[in-house]
Amino acid sequence: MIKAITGTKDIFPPDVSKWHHLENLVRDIFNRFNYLEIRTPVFENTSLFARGIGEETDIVSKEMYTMIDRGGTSITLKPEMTAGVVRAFIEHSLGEKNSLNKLYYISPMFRQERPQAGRLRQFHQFGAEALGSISPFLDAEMIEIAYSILKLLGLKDLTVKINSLGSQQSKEIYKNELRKFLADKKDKLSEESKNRFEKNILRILDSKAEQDQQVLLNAPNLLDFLDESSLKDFEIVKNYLTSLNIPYEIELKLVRGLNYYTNTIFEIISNKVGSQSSLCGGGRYDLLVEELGGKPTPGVGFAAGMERILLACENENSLSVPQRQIDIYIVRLEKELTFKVAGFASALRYNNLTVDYDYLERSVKAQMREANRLNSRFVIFVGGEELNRNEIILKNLSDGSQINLKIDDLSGIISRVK
RNA sequence: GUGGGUAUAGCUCAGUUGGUUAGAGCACCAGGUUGUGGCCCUGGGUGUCGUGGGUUCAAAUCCCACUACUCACCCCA
Repeated sequence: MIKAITGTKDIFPPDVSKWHHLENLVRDIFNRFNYLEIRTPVFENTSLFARGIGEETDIVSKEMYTMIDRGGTSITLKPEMTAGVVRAFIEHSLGEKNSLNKLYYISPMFRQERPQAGRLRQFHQFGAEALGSISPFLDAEMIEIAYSILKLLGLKDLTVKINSLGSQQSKEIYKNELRKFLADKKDKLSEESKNRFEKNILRILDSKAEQDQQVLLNAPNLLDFLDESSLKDFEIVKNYLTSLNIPYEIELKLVRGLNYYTNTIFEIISNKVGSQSSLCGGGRYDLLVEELGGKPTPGVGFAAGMERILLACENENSLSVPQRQIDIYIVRLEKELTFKVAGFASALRYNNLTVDYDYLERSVKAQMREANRLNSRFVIFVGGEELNRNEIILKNLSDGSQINLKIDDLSGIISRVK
């Protein structure tokens, strides 16, 4: 048997409605904040991600689906969206058309990691990128949007964590201080953190290993290195969140895996989804556009993991999906009437009714059982004496009542069903 | 990439110290008097016991390998 690729999932009818619900909510909220949708290709030149995300990050160095196409080009399935959006922004000079571009997306992403609860190789994210302004109000707005969506899904057990990495310069100064601080304690760090010391020293801060946290006890504090404008912006973000009644925690050890972040970074965590608890993460990236060859343009964005969000909804039992109904199931009383029934169904469908009938030549009893299983509101019987008089029987399945109507009296049928 | 756990029907699972033809509930199909559902009753098993080896008179059951799934590390949404 051919099976789905490891880490990919099929999504079937009853569950798809949860996805629709989430997607509709996402579109609705982004629309209210006046973000417009952008769609970019699922694959890009590998070099885009290498430059945009950072060669030394795990995503780029060991998790990308990279292949050589028949023309010899190295292409990669997108592991995240920001690089693609920024590429499109630069390529099509969006900055020239609008001084501020507020964009959102809903899209599959691909990373070849070992699957786990809340972690798949093909997964889906929604998210946003605002390109063209340094305003910290946009930073806060990102958190507000993500938080609103999660709240409107009925999620309760959420924690918003924020931090500021400062400007590129202060970030570099801090990294040097941290390197100095850790230099003589290196052998006390976990194996992973020894590695991080060379590759991505900030990530030692959020290590889960107890021994690492012991070593870090008197480590220099990131916030002490922020310059004045970073501090001021961080204050605005905090004050704005407070004014919106969005609870947050300042998490001094929050750093993020992607290299391009500066100043505000944030994450929203659910305590209900196992170890992959981060539902949403993002931050400001004022240097990325220039890094990828565009005019210097500040940006801020976030991405949210849709599988994780739905998992949290599942675990908090916060999404109630209404049972599907159809309007009419047509029961054929004699087998040779299928042509008549099909045409009748078609006429009703053109009038915006959801209509189905039997394609398996089953008995009347079996057809009735099917109508019941489909949760049909009405049944129409076609055939017999009534048909000789050009009539059908319309039966209301909820109370069992039924009346005869002329077969060409569509408006009579429709008014009773609607 | 590293660890732990699991694998029997479409689903959830039972299957004793190895012993006839591998089971239950749900789901599914048919029927319960001409053409009417849900509830009920009757009948129907729909299976490569994950795969491949090994031990044995005999393996779903014991051993080995592999694969898949799953949880955690890692990573991140």
